[in-house]
Amino acid sequence: MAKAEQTGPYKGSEKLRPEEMIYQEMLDAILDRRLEPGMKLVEEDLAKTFGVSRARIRATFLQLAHDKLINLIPNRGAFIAEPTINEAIEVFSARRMIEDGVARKVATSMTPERAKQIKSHLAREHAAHHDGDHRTAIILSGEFHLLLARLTGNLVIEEFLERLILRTSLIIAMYESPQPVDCSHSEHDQLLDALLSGDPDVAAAEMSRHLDAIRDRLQLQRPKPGKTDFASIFGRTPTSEAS
Amino acid sequence: MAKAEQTGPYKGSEKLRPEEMIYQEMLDAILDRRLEPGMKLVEEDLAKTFGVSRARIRATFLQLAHDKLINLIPNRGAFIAEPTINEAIEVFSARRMIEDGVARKVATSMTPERAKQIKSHLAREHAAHHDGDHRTAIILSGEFHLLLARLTGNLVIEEFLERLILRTSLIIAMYESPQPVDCSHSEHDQLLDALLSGDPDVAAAEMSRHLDAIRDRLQLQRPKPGKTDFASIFGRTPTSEAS
DNA sequence: ATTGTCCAAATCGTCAACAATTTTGTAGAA
DNA sequence: TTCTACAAAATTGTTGACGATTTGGACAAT
Repeated sequence: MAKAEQTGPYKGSEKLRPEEMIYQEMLDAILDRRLEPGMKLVEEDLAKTFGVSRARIRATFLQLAHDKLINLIPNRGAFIAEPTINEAIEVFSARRMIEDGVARKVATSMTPERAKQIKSHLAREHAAHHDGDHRTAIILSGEFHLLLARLTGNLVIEEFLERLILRTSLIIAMYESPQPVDCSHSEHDQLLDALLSGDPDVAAAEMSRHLDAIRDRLQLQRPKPGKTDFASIFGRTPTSEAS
Repeated sequence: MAKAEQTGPYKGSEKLRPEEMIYQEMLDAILDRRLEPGMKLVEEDLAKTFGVSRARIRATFLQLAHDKLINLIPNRGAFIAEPTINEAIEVFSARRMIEDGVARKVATSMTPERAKQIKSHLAREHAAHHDGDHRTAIILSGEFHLLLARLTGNLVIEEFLERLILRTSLIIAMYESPQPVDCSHSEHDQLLDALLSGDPDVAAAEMSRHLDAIRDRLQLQRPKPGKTDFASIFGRTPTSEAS
């Protein structure tokens, strides 16, 4: 996941700690859609799965909750987050706000080396799409945006965007339309053209269009009903108060 | 701290949990400069101070570390973060990227009600400055930016900016120039004018100028040495290799 | 058939004790 | 004196157990 290069949150430790590994594994599982919104995460099961103590899992939960990727409900446990429609809209809005800036910076600081990097990534996207490997295609699609963020050289932005992309993954899982028309790979091509033009306004406009397109392909009117999802039907949380 | 209105991360819980309270108290202490970069945070001391168990403190540390407000070093403990020069530059760059967008949105969605809100805040800033209450002035200065973010109605952006402002507080603590020329209150006035103009480009430009001004008032060449900060004094890390 | 109550199982929340590690202090030899 | 080695203290890391809460099912009443 191209994570080996950057320094972790624990200065002074060079080898990956199991704590970080579990966190990363769960992030990957969310991107992969192996963990779907609403799923219950039982502490002891995960502890046994990863061969660590419950306390470790608990610590991981705190991190994930901080990223709003899971919900921690007191005495009930941890559940993969189920972003509301409002939340989804805000995430896309936030992404546009940030990625417009990213596109601007990348467009104005383009080099042959960087163009090559982007093209190489797009090739992988096309390959996955051609092979019908839908899962890999989705992941690569997210990593495309992350790659652009990385090219700005701003780690703060990169990390924030990474979390937003993860939340986007959950949003798509919840609100994707029945027939997934995944045409984002061609949109990424257009985006590359815009970036190569060198015009920041063009690049930003194309980025906005792309993100809006993703959002508009979703069904942000009603959530796909989960198992027994009265909560979403009535638009209130299961333990909501009267009046 | 205007936190009562918004929902916490724990859906279904209405009363503030001690866990959240401790977290908030530490954030306030960081903004307040009562916790300075490099300070060691001993688990048991804090546990006794807040009257909770060590485990609770430990959980709080994880959250703070995730926000990069403290450093967790294995077997060594928790230390208030000491942002590097590079980190500082990236934080300001990220803030500009985001707050440009904020300024644009606020400028184009201005109402008399909102203008009144902003003016009311500026009045408090001026009052604090007039009273020589430097501590409150700094806090209000940060909250000004947070207020603008809140006016965009995007909670995602608001929360992210809140963390960046906290990091900015640490950055200022580390790199502020000896004679603190705090003229940001007048800059906020200019910012208000720009916002009231209704022109997004004018607003964004003014915001950029303001953030750059804050950054340029710092001494981002060398950090001011902290309490027991021999590393920065001698320009090498404590565990530096010879040769 | 539905509702309501109770009980058992599962799960989470908390704590205190113990182990591991680092830091500090001390003594002894060159 | 200066360095090294070793021991003591302080601090963090981990575990396991226990209490509290929720969940699910059985069962009786309507």
